[in-house]
Amino acid sequence: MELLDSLDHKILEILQLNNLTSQREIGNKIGLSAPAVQRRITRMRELGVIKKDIAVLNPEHLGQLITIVVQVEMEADKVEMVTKTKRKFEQTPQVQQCYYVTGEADFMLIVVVSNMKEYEKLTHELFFNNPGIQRFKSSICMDIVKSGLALPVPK
Amino acid sequence: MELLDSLDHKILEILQLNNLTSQREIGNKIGLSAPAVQRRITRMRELGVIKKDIAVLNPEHLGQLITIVVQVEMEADKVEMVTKTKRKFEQTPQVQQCYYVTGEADFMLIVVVSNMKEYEKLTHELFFNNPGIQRFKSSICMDIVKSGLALPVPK
DNA sequence: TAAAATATGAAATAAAATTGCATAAACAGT
DNA sequence: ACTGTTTATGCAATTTTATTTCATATTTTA
Repeated sequence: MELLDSLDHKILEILQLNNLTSQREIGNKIGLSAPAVQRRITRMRELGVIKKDIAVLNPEHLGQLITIVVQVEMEADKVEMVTKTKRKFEQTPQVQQCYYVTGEADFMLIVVVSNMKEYEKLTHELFFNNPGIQRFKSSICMDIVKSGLALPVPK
Repeated sequence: MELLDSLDHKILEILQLNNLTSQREIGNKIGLSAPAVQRRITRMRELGVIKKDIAVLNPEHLGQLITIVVQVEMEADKVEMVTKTKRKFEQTPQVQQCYYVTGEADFMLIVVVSNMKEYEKLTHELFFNNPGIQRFKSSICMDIVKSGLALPVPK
């Protein structure tokens, strides 16, 4: 059984805002006992509904980090090339996020580096060294207006 | 005192991967007692170095969610307009992320909606209703190759 | 060098998570 | 409708974890 009911949804809603909320407190809010909450959470972790639990850091406290949005165009979308490129992006720690998208660009990347030298080096590794990539466009981020991973949870 | 030392960095490194790691375990890895770890974590929360603690959900388990990367161009960047627009994007729950960037586009948004109807409505609210916005380009996400918020932590 | 501020570990305490168990609710097959 | 089965629940007990206290050590400041 894979389905989530409305209580599960309420739990997810709470945890994606603050996963340090105690089971007792969650239980109070949604009308369940702490153990019941705990079993549901465990189950959702096993199902993969909850992918991970993380602390979100403030980039402003970690030196002068540079965030860059990169649009990447591939030559002709050969499936193999795309797969390989995806894997490369995945494995690169500076690539915080990678979306494979429709439209002019094929990939949208969010990249975080410590300085421009590092970015230049990275472009060689990721783009110039990849014959499948036609061009890429870098937009420097001046302000991270909003940053999160929260998803809409069914009511 | 605001500075972080190398032990703090190690703690951050661990917590941004898994913030459910126990203090004892963190202590073992970095050579501190559990209480020492706990005090450092508390301090970093107070300083805002740790912004929040969240569960990351798997979009594939929450219905057919649609992720869209949107490039937004403003008319002439009037400061007021930009500020107001930022605030609007911030407050919109479907806008998961918003970057104010250099280059052709002024904003890059990551938007998550439940269906296209919702997106159409959202474009009216966010873009057509905003006279400061010249045009916007939507790229539908076919694959979220990588998704995270981990930052490079000084060694 | 003395005084003050800061960080630490060990031990004690408090809080939270987890497990065991009996019960109730939902379900499937007859 | 009846019965056996599965599944979810709450309570109480247990275990683990987080937090506080306190004495000591280390660093900083005057």
